[in-house]
Amino acid sequence: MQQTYDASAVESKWQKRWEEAKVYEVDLKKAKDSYYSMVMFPYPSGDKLHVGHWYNFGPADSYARFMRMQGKEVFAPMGFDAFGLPAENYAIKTGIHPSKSIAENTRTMIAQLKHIGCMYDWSKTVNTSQPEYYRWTQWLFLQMFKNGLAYRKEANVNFCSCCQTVLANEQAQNGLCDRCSTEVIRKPMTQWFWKITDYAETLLQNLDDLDWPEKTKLMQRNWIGRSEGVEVEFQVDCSDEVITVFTTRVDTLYSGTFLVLAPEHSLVDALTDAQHEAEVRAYKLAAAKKTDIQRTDLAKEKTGAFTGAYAVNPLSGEKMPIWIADFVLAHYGFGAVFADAHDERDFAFAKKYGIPLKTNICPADGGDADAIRNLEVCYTEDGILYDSGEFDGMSSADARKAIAKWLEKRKKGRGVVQYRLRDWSISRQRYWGAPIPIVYDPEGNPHPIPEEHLPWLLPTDVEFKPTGTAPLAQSKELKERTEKLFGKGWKPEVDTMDTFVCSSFYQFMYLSTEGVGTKSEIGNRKSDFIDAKIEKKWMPVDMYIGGAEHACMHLIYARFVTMALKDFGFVNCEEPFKKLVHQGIITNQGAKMSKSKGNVVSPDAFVEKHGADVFRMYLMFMGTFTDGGDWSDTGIKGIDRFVQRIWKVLNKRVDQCSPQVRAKVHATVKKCTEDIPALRFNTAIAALMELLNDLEKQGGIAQEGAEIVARLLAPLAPHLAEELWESIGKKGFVIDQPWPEFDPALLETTSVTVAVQVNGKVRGQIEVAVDVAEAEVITQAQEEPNVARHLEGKQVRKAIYVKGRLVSLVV
RNA sequence: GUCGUGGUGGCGGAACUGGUAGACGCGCCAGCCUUAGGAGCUGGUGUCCGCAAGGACAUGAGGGUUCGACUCCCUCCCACGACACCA
Repeated sequence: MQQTYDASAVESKWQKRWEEAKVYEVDLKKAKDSYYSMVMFPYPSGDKLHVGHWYNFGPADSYARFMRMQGKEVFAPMGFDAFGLPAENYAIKTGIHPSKSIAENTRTMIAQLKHIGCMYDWSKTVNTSQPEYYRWTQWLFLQMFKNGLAYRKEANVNFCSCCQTVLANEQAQNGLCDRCSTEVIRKPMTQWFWKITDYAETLLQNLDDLDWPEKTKLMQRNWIGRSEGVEVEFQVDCSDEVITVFTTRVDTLYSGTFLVLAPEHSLVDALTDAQHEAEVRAYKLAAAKKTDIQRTDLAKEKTGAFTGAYAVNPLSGEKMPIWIADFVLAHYGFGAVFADAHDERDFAFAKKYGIPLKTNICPADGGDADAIRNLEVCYTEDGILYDSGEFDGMSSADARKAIAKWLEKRKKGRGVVQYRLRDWSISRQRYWGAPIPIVYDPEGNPHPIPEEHLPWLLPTDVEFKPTGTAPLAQSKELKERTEKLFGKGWKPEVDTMDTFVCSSFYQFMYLSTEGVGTKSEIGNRKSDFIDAKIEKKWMPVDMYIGGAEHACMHLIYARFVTMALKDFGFVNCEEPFKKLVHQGIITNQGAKMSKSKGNVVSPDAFVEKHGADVFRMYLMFMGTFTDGGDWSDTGIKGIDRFVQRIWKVLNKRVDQCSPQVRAKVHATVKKCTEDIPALRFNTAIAALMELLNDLEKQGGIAQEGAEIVARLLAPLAPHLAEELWESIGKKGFVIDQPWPEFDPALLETTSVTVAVQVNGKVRGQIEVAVDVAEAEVITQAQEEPNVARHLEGKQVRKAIYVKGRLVSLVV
């Protein structure tokens, strides 16, 4: 045995042995007690693995290792979310092809990941940018298309007229292009959408049964944004046109005095009269220049323009002027609202433009009825109706039902449910993504590319310089390929898919893959999308750990795609992730680590100095896993010492542990057994440290105890535990050993220390047997010298005994 | 603005369904060992008073419920995070 523990030598030794013995490879077909553990796969960027990765992957691996020692056959795959913007921007800057930079980054990242010592099954890795993978991204598109869930429509994109390119929201912050600072405009483009809204209700309902953080569920509920209301039809005055509006407050319809349409509303041009044409056109143009961020800036004053047209209020029969304003969003509801004095926004807008207002609701207790009636204040709450014909005196809630019924009877409206959730725009006018498997006939009609032509390869003869058209449009090869296969005049779709599509089904790809991403031959994977038996056995994912930033986008898309695949008959599960946990964020001096701030902490130096086990354990020991924390390197020493000391003491044998130490060993087993599955790694490690202190006082540990402690360490410090297991003379891998069990009998004590309080203050402690009667304990408590002093000359009015804890005396 | 989360020693953080606040670690202090130590070992360490025994005060601030509150309730302050005109 060496005197000191040489982390770096030990770690490479065991990493090599694990790999040679294929310890972490899982036979997906044969496995019986399956446990599927996933982390959110990383993007292979040129920067090295950072602290955030370690903070996600290390603890997640400790959890997976614990599950394995519980007897589960744990499948823990790792892959790469390799398509996306950074590689493309890097290519624009350097001329290096994304496939080349991504391949290189992936290679270095795999090497780095292996140093963490996680139990990844590298035989089943995925890389979304490989044809073997994106063939299935394209297949998924075809299924969506076939089942009517993929359609085309015009939608706005952020566009920079200087760079001649479409921008992602993150590239267009505060309305300026992040490359050239030109003002970003909204440009309409025809794009592919997936009908996620068909699943809005299921996405919402299923949340109740998921073992997910309540916070995340709440965010998804808000994102889906279900609201019940009424769709009301307004006849345009002197015209056949009808404007449909959605409202949750149909009880205020009587006071509705004007309509507001989104500038993009399809009827705007038809409604606008000659007199207002110039103003409306100017307003529409101005609105188009604004990004959503600017349009939805609450601080900015509301603006609008009058069209000159009027509609009729179906309830009151009054004429309502029709306005346009950019605070009304084209993509929510019907892109139109009716406005009244019971809404702050409408109220302010009407006052600004001198539009008449009316009220019809006051608080149930009368409240400030006059001020409301005189339009001095804006009352937005529910209340009692007045000036509302047959609905007078009704409560808002009753009126909503009654008015809905009234409208329905006259075919002027109906009760409906609206969602905030919008269909998923999956088109990207970019190069580095999965090509959309669609071709257009000479008339411009879209046709799906037959499955036998998949993967529909991403062409390579493309310049990356932005030209205003989608990069794939420049490819001669793609054009020729299309004409050769489909005929003269046929054109390929030139958009690629959103990278969120790639990551929406990777939970299935890990299960249906042998080495995708490690082999580079195209189309070597001829099997079905997934083997039904394997899917049934492994899905849904038992534990999914990743950042909270994906609470809405990725985690909703993956749920939607899983639901759709179930309805198409390819999978059995409806939900992809049974249990979800978000790790906290590691900040540096209180700020999120980012390249631009220059405060990124690299793990490399620490790992080199102390080893992966120490670094992993330190991250876990820093605080609560789900809370994250602020980085500081001062405490890592403590974990380093812990590793050295535990190495020493576990290699020092005593014939027999004292009863106290034996009890402590078993108490530590209990604590770790409870804390690790609950992801409370910090307290599990603290318990092991307490035990270590006792062991050192004893001067060593008995063989039996050493075998227990080595196994307790296996999830937390995998390399150290293997080395210990070997050095105490055990065969095989410690990770293949069953998790130790504790003997509850050893944890029972015969006597306990009980605190004695007098008027709520601790005045002394007494030792009592566990099963002693209450009266006896109270008598003993009063006899304790210091307690007696405080009781002197006073009458005990009340005495409370909390078993095994304390006695509370009131005088 | 709305919603959410959280404020505990010099620092990171513990604390079961209300039951001895400060586990564990860092740092600091003293001692041992050493040619030396940014190594190791032993002990101490919330603040204040006291030689000590002991006592007073302490979980962002203020109030309340209780024999007893970091924990429950009310008001306020601060920090962080998410969403952002949703009709």
